This record gives sequence, C-alpha cells and structure tokens, in this order.
Amino acid sequence: MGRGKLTMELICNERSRMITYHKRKKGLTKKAREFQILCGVDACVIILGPKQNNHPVDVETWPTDLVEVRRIINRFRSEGADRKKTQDLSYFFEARKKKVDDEIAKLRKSLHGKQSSLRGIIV
Amino acid sequence: MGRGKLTMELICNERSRMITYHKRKKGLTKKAREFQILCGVDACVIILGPKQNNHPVDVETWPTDLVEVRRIINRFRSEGADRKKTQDLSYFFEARKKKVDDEIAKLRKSLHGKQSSLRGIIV
DNA sequence: CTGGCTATCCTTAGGCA
DNA sequence: ATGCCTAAGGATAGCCA
Repeated sequence: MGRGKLTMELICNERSRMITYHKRKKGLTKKAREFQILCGVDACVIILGPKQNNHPVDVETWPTDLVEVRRIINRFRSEGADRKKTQDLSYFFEARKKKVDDEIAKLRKSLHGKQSSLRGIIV
Repeated sequence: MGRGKLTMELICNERSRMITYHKRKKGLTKKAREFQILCGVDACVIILGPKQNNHPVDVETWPTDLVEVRRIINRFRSEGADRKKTQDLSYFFEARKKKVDDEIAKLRKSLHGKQSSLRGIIV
C-alpha cells in the first residue's frame, strides 16, 4: 500500500518496521471494532508487540477492556473448544485423558478395601 | 465502502449482515496475518459468530492452529497482565493492597515486643 | 447460498516538517 | 521519536449470474 507495493515478509529495517507496527496495530483494532459493530458479534484481538530494550512488551487488545477480553476468551474456551473438538487433536486427547482420569478416580474410590483384587493391575 | 458509505452501526438486514460478516471476517484475519508477518509479532484474533438456528456458533481464529492461539493467550495472561498493572485499576489496587499487606506483615514481625510504642497507631 | 465484478471508500508506505 | 500528507494499493457493499 501507500507509495509502492509491499512484499509480504518481515520488514528488515527496524525503524520502518516499528512505524508499520504502530500503524497496522491501529488499523487492525479499528477493523475489529467495525466488525463487531456492523455484524453484532464477539471479536477479540490480542497483540503482543516486539520486545524492546528497557521496555516491557507493548500489549494491545480489542476490546480495550480486559474484562471483555477475558469474557470472550472464556466463551471461546467453552464454545470454541466444543465446536472444534473433532477438529483439534490436542483438545480431543485432553478430553479423552480427563475422561480416563475421572474413570480411574472413580474406580479408586469404589475399590477401597478391595486392593487385593487389583494386584498386578496398573491403576 | 464499496458502492456507497456505510454508517457504523449494526446492519439491520440479516442477509446483508451475514454477507458482510463473512467478507469482513476474512478481511480481519488477513490483516492479522499480514501484521504478524510484516512486524514479526504475536497477534491473535478470536471471532465468535452470530448465533444461528440449528447450527453451532461459527468460531474462527487467527492463527487457525488452536495451540498457537492458546500460547498467545497464555503470553497475554502473564505478560499482558503485568504490562497493564499500572493501567488497570483492579490490578493496580491489587498490587497496592499486596504491598501494604506485606509492609504490615513486616512491621508486625519486626515489632514483636515493641507493641507499646504502637499504641494508638493503626497497623 | 456461492462466487465474481467494480465503483468507491479505506488503509497505509514513504516523505517531510 | 511524533505527527500530518498523499499517492497507490487494498478492502468491500451492492449487484448480478
């Protein structure tokens, strides 16, 4: 954009990169805001800026209200994870592991005093 | 944009809203991708679509890899919260309270046997 | 709905003060 | 760094097939 096309790769010149960082950070959050308003949906953007010497990392979010950000993350964690269960392997395995853990816990509980019968069985 | 300006408010017509939803969702994630590549930063977008009858909520993220999304959320939780300590009131007060509590604890400890000198002073 | 098309508006890279 | 300016390229609302 601007005066001349930009190849889609990391901007080498640090000064240009920082300027573009600030400009596009603003543009991205603006788009998120418009998207949310126009379409009436929850949209959340989290930006973790470049590491700078003697500065904490620049953090920017949309919405700016961290309570809102957390709310959307929580919705994502529950509804999003649910939605993607069959697509995302790690979630799948996490869910399966939990199920197995719960089963084991239940067994342990109901088997008090029956330990002998479990000799040689890994529980 | 497009043919004519758009007022920044919820699009009433449901059909138009859905079309715009899909178009802008694509645009937003593209911007996030470009931003990440050009500037070499962690950027994460979470979109929770409109509720539809007989459909689970449409969830879209950038990056599409949920492991990456979680990594960025975790970075945000740790570094982000840290960064905003001085901006976010709840964090600010939490931090201040802790500091005061620590001071009080320290005082109490070092003043064993000197209680009389604190008579009338709230500690 | 799904996928182009395009007139218009928007974003922004590079300059400059 | 900090903030405007502007030309070019990008995004997209409304249409149409």
